[in-house]
Parts: sequence; structure tokens; C-alpha cells
Amino acid sequence: MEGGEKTATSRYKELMALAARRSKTAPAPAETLLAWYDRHRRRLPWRALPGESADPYRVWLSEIMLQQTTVVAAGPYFLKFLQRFPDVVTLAEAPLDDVLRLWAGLGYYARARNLHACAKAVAALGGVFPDTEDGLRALPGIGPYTAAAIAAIAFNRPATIVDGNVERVITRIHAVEEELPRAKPKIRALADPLTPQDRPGDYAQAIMDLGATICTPRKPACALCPWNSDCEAHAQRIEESFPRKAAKTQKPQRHGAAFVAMRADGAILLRRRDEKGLLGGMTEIPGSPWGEKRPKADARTSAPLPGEWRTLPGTVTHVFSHFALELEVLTAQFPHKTKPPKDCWWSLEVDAEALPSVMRKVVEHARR
DNA sequence: GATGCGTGGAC
DNA sequence: TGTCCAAGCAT
Repeated sequence: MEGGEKTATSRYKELMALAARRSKTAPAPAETLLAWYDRHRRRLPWRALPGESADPYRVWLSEIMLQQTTVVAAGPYFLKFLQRFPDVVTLAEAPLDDVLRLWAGLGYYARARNLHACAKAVAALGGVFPDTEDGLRALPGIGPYTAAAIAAIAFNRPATIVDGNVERVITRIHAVEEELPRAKPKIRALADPLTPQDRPGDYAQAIMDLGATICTPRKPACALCPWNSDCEAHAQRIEESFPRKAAKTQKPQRHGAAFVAMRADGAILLRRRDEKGLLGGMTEIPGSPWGEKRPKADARTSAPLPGEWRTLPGTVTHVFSHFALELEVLTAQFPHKTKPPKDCWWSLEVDAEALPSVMRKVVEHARR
């Protein structure tokens, strides 16, 4: 049919024009980014050197630690874990408490519990990580992003990662007006076709490096960006306004009291928190429940031991992901023979315990 | 889809 | 000083 021929001809012309543009003026986007990556890639402890193959265990360990966490914060923890648990089977065979002690201070402690559960699952598979997104996705603590990252980086599979960096890069390039998280399907659709069949692992790391070092949340270095000529937000000089996000609501304030019981030999009374919820499975200084009002003068009725409790001047403040906390700190001295209450123990090496940051602040406050 | 879940650094 | 944020996941 005539109409069909016309359509085919115009399609052919479009394809030829596209090919001409690509070959004569601009390489495919992934090639441009990979060429930049080959010159500017970051050297990170968990990364293989150019030409070397990545160790799936190190890739997995680093990806879990890097969830919602900066490279600077995760770095020392990664090295500590690698030294103590050189492979996934060693990690699987360690007690959970050892893992939590080493993770203490890094935050989001469900990651540590899931890390241990995941290590056990992989150990049950012979110590070999699945090499597909679906296989990885089925493991504890591994979601869509992490599954794609491990598949791409450790196994060089053409999986498309979409993390905060990619969301920022993509929404800027296309000036995506839709707010997060509603924009996620659109971002995914825009990111998918960019993933190359050649060097997908390097491409995944390249686009994250681009987001982390060039396409930063504030003051992006657009002059140095390999994609600047394709970026709609840059063309309009409105880079920093992407990605669009709804304003955040204010964090509620909570209050409580913490009881630092000090034994004559310097030991401090500790207990273990419930496995679930905030700081799940971590160690804490015994305290009152946390509520909306300041503890009353008789807060000491909830002390773990009867004693001469005195309230210290000042308070400990700490900001969690979804509320702010102010703690009164009370201390009391106890004889060396004092027995710990149920579910508590005396500790002489507080530094080695699985104490989250907020509890380390409490100990520090009591010692001064 | 909205909510719960840490921490420390940058501005 | 307060705000935002940094390679998300589980429910």
C-alpha cells in the first residue's frame, strides 16, 4: 500500500539521520559517560582495579553499608568488616551480636540484622552469591537498587540501577517536573534505555560517580559534566531545582530519662533492646519509655535498680530519622557485689558493646 | 504508596 | 541553628 511505503521511507530517513548524528557528532550517551569514567573514576576500597573482576562479597557488603549512607561514613566500617569477616561464610558463622557490635554507630540497624541473615542464606547456597537480579532480590536486605547494583558491578549484567544519584541525574537531564516519589516510574523508563550492553558494570558505577562528584545536589559542576550538552536543566540554568520534592514535615520532639548505673569497679549497667523496631537488637542504657512530655521529678521510679539517683545537669539530645529526642541523665553508684536486674548486665568495656550513637552520648554525658 | 528506620557532615 | 542530605529496604 502506498501509505505503508511512505511510512517506511520516512522511518528509514529518520534512522539514517539518527545514525549520522551519532557517528559524526555525538557518540551514544553511555559511551560519553564511560569515556569520562575511564579518566575520573573514584578509587574506593570495595572497587576492583581497572581490568580486575569485582568480588561479589565486597560489592554486596559495600552496597548494604552505602544504603542512605555516605562513602566517608561507610569506608572505615567496610575495612573493619572485611578484616574481621573476610568472606561470606565467616560472616554467616559469626554470632549476630558480633555483627551488631561492629555495625554500632553506622545506623539503620535493620541493615546489620539483614546482612547477617543474608550471609546465612548465601552460605546455605554454598557461599556463592546469585548472579541475577531476581536471585539477588530474593535475599534479605537486597531490594531493587541493590540487586541491580550487584548484578551489574559484580557480574557485569546489563541491569539498570536507580538510586538517588540516578534520580538526580535523570530528572535534571530531562527536567522532570513530577515530584518524587511519584516520578519514580518515569525516571525508571528514562534510565532503562541508557544502560549499555557493553560494560554495564562500569556504566552503573560511572553514573553514580557522576551524581556524587559532578551532578551534586548543590552547586553541580556542570562545566565538567560529560552530559552537559544533553541536559535540559542545565540549558535553563535551573539544575538545583531537580529533583522536585515535596517539603518535609517537621520532626516531633520526644523526651525520656536514662539511668547510668555505675558499679564501684567502673562497670556500667546495660541491657538489650527488643529485636524489632528502633535500634532493634542493639544495646542500651536502661531508661524510661520515650514520650511527648518531659519526665517528671519522679521519673526515677522507673530506674533499673533502687539507689541514690541524682539528675545530672544538662541533657542529651539526638535526632533520629523521624523524631528528635531529649534525654535526662541520672546516675547512681553501686557496690561491686551488686547483682544485675533481669535482662541486664554489667559491662567493663562499653566501647566494645553494640551501643548506638545516642547511647554513647548518654555514657559520655554521665562520665563528665 | 506511606511510614518507620540512624548518623554525622555541609551549608 | 535548623535544614537537607547519602549508593534504600521492609512492611
